[in-house]
Amino acid sequence: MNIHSTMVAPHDSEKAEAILAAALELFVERGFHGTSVPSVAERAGVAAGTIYHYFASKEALVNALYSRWKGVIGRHIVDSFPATAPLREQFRAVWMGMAEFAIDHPKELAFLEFHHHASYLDDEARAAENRVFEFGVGVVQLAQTAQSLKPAPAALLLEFANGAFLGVFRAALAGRLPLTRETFALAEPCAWEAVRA
Amino acid sequence: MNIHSTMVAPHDSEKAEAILAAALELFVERGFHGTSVPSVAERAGVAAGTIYHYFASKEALVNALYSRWKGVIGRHIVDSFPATAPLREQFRAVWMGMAEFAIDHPKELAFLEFHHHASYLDDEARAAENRVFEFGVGVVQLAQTAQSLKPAPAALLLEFANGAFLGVFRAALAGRLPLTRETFALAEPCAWEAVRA
Amino acid sequence: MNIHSTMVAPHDSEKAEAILAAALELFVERGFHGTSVPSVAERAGVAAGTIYHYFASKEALVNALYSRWKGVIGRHIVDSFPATAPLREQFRAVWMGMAEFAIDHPKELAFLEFHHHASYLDDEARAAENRVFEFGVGVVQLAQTAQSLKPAPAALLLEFANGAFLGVFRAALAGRLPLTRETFALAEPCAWEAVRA
Amino acid sequence: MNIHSTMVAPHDSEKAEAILAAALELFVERGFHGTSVPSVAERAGVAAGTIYHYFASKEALVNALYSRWKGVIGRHIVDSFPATAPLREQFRAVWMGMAEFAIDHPKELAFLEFHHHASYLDDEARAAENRVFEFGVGVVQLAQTAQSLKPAPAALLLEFANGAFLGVFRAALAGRLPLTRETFALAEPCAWEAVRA
DNA sequence: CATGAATGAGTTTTCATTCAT
DNA sequence: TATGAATGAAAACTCATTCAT
Repeated sequence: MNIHSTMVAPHDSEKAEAILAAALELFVERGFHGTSVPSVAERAGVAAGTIYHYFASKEALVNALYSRWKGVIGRHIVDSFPATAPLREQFRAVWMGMAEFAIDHPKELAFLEFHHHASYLDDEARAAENRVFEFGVGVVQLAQTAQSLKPAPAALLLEFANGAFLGVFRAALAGRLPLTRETFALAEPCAWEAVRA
Repeated sequence: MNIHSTMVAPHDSEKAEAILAAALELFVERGFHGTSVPSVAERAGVAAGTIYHYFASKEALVNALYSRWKGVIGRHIVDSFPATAPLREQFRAVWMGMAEFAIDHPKELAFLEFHHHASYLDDEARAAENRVFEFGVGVVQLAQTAQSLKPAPAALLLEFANGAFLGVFRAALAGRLPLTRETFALAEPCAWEAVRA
Repeated sequence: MNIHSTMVAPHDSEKAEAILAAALELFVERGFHGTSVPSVAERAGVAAGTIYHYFASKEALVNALYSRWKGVIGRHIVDSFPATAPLREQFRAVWMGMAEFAIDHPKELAFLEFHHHASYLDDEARAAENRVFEFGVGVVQLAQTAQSLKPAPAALLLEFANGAFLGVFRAALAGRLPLTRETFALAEPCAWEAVRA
Repeated sequence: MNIHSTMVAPHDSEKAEAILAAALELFVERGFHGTSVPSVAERAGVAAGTIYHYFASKEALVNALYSRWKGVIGRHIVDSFPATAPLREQFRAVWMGMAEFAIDHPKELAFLEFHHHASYLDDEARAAENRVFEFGVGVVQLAQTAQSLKPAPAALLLEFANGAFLGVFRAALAGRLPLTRETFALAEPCAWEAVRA
């Protein structure tokens, strides 16, 4: 359940990591087009040209970030899924697993959400996206077969719950709710009641 | 309940309207920083300079759009709120009122969501934002006093339900769900169960 | 025979002409890759951005220059060709026509020669190139049929004479020969003896 | 007459030779300013930094190439000059000596021609240039004294013949003529007739 | 000797904005 | 009111050169 156990292998170079970290922050703060490469370089403490040693372009940089963190969160959820536990427990595990990630990596989660749909994402980044979604749909459909969840379309329940989670998360990011385990723990029963049969 | 009854007074000029419409589309497609003023001019069928007759700057343009549509959706919700109906009915009315807006004005709603937090929004735009939120908190707190809703923080319930709605909406925009009244009608009981006591 | 009678229609704008003139000079002085767009702007007396009003890119600029002047010189030669005169007279006319162009437009001719083979030339520019060459080959072959010229391959005679002309021209440009009508008039009988039967 | 007998002393290091060879090719293909140092390094199979162990700068590299090959071709012509043969034979020897060089070292000759006039050539490179020219002028003037050549300025005849040779060579490089001994042998009588009295 | 990461000035190009017409 | 040519600052990106290893 500890996010660090599912950490992606760090890039070989410290500079590359500094660039990735700086870019992540700035992309969240100002968006992709609103972030200049020199501003990333400055925050990373490297020269502008150095960024092009590690990333072919600004697009390559945002895609590297997206693929990396989508992979991390995806593995985190899948790994922490208690396959043999009862559905109620599974639901709580997934919800609180996401909560853990949100609390430990709020910028990373915000980044993933802001760039969800962006035209500059490449196929690999989109694939990472879809893998997580497919996993969710599978689980929901299984539970529906057992009549444990509402008989609405699986995608609807999934998007609903995911949206609810992100709604709470975004409010927490904006300071309208505390970004704590308790906040998500309070929201979890709401989510469960929303989808249960 | 008809969205057009709450339509904002149109700008005097047809050109200004064309500019606003073109800008809205492009801001949704490419974001604020990804949209150039000349591209707005081209889509609006006017010269680039003309935009500056109606709007002081690109920022003024995005703020005009934001304030206008945040006002429209806010008034739509408040106007269609059945103040004397039972809570269950009120909830449905608000949810389906938002659904109506989402279906009739998907680009406008997407625009509002994408620019929610943006640094280039001015105080007036942010105020429109807050007015809707305050209204919601008030209603929720009233209902909680009557023990009709879960005793969680009012903001939490509000953000949860709003997030769930937007989750469904975004999935519909992306084509993963049909953008229809039925989709939202199916999600509405989920949302109610999530927040009811 | 006056080069100005075959002048290409000038671009509508004075600025565009200033840009073309400045670019021509700099491309001759420093080559395509050695010439920066700001340096062209400075010599033309316009802002750097203005260049992109008239030309889509630096490549488009060099191609516009190439097509224009290749067309001018091609038309100049073809127009001044005395189709009914005896061959000896035709040869002199072509040679001295080129000499006239070289003297009146040394920079333009140097530009054309320097960029002859360049990878950044587009199809239109290359087509202008070939049209002149085809015309020459046709004339040579006709003369060979009449046994007035040496029986070597037509292309060989053409490239030989053209090379000789350019050799004299380049020496004149470099100051090793005077860039005058007399210089070319002295070289003309040499060229004729080289190719005559 | 064998070009290899007049080969310049090779640079001590194999790497330096690889760098020179790679640079020569790239300078011919893309020009000096169009060729990046990293691209030279890549084609030479060395690291970019290694180039700076052998050459102080990109300019030093192009000058080393120019001086080397201008020296080689100069010595080749002078060495193969049959000082006691009749003029007709001397002319043929020089022409076909150049032809031999052109066929054996087309890239090297093209390189020398493309960079003839370039601003980044240093004095030594220019001196090598002039030595060959002076030799030619001397020979021509001697022959003119004997009334064996036309009484035009010596430089004119020299530039004419050199230009003609290069015209044929460039056409051969571009594939418009075969790059063979026969091509140059066919052109030789033309050149002789051009300059003879 | 050799490497290649790192630099930062310089390149081409875009674009928000102004202003003469 | 409307235009679009013109601007120049800033963007993404390249590259000659240096230097620690």
